[in-house]
Amino acid sequence: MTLPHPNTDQISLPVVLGVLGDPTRLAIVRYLASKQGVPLNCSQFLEFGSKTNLSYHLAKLREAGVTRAEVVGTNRMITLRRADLDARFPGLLDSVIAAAGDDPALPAVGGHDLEVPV
Amino acid sequence: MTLPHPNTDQISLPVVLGVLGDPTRLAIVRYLASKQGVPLNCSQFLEFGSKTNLSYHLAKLREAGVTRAEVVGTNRMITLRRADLDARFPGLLDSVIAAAGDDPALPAVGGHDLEVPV
DNA sequence: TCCTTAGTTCAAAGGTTATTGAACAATTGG
DNA sequence: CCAATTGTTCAATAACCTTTGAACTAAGGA
Repeated sequence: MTLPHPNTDQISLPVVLGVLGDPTRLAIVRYLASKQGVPLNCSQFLEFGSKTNLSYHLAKLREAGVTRAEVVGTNRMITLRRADLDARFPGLLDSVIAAAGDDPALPAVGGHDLEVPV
Repeated sequence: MTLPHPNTDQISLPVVLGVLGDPTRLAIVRYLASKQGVPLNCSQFLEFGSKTNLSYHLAKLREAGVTRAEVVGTNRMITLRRADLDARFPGLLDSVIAAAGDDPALPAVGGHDLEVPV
């Protein structure tokens, strides 16, 4: 039971930019980046919207090729497609994340950046 | 007779990304970048859309802070706000332009890159 | 002054997006 | 099996986006 993702070479620049041009999705991406590749399930984004609404935004991100969702039981573990995006659009994701981090108008990323269980 | 532009510190990341997430506007930005800061008037973008439609897209770009439009007679001379964007979002514009340049799905930039009159 | 050129504004049409609650499916644990 | 947990799908709504042609404004040249 896998969900549909575009291949790396199918990721479209305007689509990625359009998808990132939404404050909720930008916050999700920023949060994922702050977690350094640790997979998160949908519930961990509830600060950014309702369950239904997150399902919608996470599908947009996945279909654009920005995130990957892996089905694990009843969970969908979400990660940033960092390597794929860097390969396709070098420097883009880093500059977006850096810019988002400097923007006080965007919702702050909660939690601890590196609280990774050993 | 000046047109409204946001100050550099008023430029919003989600707004800029959203505005660039449209193929026509991305093509306009790419074209401007290829002209290395030489101001262009609206007619020089006619390959990307009708006059009315360009007026719409150019207003979006200007209101987002991506371009600057200076009124010169009946013309509006358009430039990329490269320095302002670089100051606000370092590396973002460069990576977007580089990514757009590699994308064969986007309309090619016509004309000569450096045909600047002396 | 009259005409042309450059762009904007308007209204309308059609399409897409974001958000919501209710209902649904699928897995897991007791 | 039953119940709880996770997340999706659906329908509806309201807002916004893109595109168009017609009408308009403003400046410049003959």
